[in-house]
Amino acid sequence: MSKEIGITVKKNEDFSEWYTQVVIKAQLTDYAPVKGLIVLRPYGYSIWEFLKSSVDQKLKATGHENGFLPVLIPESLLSKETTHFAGFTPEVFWVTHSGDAEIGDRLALRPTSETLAYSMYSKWIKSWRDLPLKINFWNSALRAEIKSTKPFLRTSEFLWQEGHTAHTTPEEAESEVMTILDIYRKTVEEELAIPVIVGKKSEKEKFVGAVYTTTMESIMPDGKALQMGTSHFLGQNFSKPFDVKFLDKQNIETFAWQTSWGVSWRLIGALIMVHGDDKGLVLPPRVAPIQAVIIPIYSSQPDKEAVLRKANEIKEVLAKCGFRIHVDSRDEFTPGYKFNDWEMKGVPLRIEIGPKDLAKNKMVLVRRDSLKKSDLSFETVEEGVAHMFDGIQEDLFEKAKKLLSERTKNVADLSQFKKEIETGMFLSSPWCGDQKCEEKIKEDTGADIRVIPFDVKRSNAPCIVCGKPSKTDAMFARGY
RNA sequence: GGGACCGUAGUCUAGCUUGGUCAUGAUGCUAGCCUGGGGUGCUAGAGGUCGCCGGUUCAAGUCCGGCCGGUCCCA
Repeated sequence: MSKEIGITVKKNEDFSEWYTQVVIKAQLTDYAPVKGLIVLRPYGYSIWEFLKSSVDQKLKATGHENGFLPVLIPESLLSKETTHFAGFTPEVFWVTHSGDAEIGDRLALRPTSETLAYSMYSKWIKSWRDLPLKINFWNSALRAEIKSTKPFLRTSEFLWQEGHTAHTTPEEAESEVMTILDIYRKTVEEELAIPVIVGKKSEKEKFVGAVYTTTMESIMPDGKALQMGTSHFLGQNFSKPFDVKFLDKQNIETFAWQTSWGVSWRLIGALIMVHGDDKGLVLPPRVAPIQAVIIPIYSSQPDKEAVLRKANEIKEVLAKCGFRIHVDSRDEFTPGYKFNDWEMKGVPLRIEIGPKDLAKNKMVLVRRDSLKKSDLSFETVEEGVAHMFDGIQEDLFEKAKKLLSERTKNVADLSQFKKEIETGMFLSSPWCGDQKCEEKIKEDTGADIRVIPFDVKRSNAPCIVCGKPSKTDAMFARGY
């Protein structure tokens, strides 16, 4: 019938349009009245909550606490660290009035909170005994996106967490940077089933104001790289202008060593792009708001009663195991309609129960990822479904790993590089370390250095641009 | 940063070139029936400042300008 309610384009034919349709039609989000802003609908927010709780638990387990920072930052504070300010100022929203009265020191809607947090930290930190200070903030950040906005990937306001820590030594701070990156990697790989490459950003691509930035990157099915999360070593770059200092054990006044780090709802965008298919969203069981939907099938009234009773009974059994189960007992839709509807929403597992099944004492399971059908006896529901979820989670991860490895290639020759980058590849190439070569590549091909992997395999070939001896191999790609 | 396109009930859409009973159709929604293992069928009903503001005109969904919002492509 009407195709308009489903996804009308194929993922590999019109990727952008496909993405836009999926986020809207699966009811994750909708456009707000102001350009570049989106509304999270309950289904989308629910996914964010799973992500949030996964990260939050890991942060708390490693000694972090949550706090809250206000959204307004006075310009005088924001501009204290000059390179940082210069980096962010083009996309800052300013509050200039309260009522009709003009505000003297205009207020920024936070693009990120380093400056505000550290002005507070300087008050709170006096002694080495006050360190380490490790606070995380769940909030939103605002960065004006003038053009090409896209739900979850590029919006003028986004949900994220930003962590800010202060330490007595650089070693301790650098170890914190890695702890966080590892928490991020685990969350993305284990919950979202998306493999990432971890490493450092180049000088050009690092966070403005940081000493260095570590990152995790992944490749999307359209061949563009996506930055999935970053963890920065700030050194004393902020502690000096913001006067975050303490007396150490030798009674010497010392500036603190700092880190900051964040992941945003952009991860939801990655989730959609990596796992989705022509029918819509495909959610890994660990982050699916509804893990299995039970579709009762009946025609006669007695059948209906028996089937619904069984459906609810199965739901209860599974709910007791901690699974999130929904019985779709809507009477106004046919089973076929419901199948399509829940497939669009990416529910990992569908359970069909009808009169035929009751007679045989079993139910039909259909996996969202593979659409493969199988039978499951009522007696072994818990183990059967749990096993199914594990299988789906694992298969999605394996499939995504395959995508990443297919899209990754070592290239040492510039003309081959140019050819490969056109096909949407993630290329590992030798690089002399000079920013000029990095800029040249960007100019000629549109590709950035996305990440210099920690486990980089040196090709020892000459720099792909200038031909001088290379310092390292770096991963290049066009990015979001 | 450069370019192309779009905006008409919840959704998709006809009409715009050539201004004048043109607000079209479908889907969705509500009620009642029918049906139900892959987007079911019938009957009745509700639903519109044609994105906003201004201009041209006797007359604007239609022509012109500005604004707002959205999509895609390239850097």
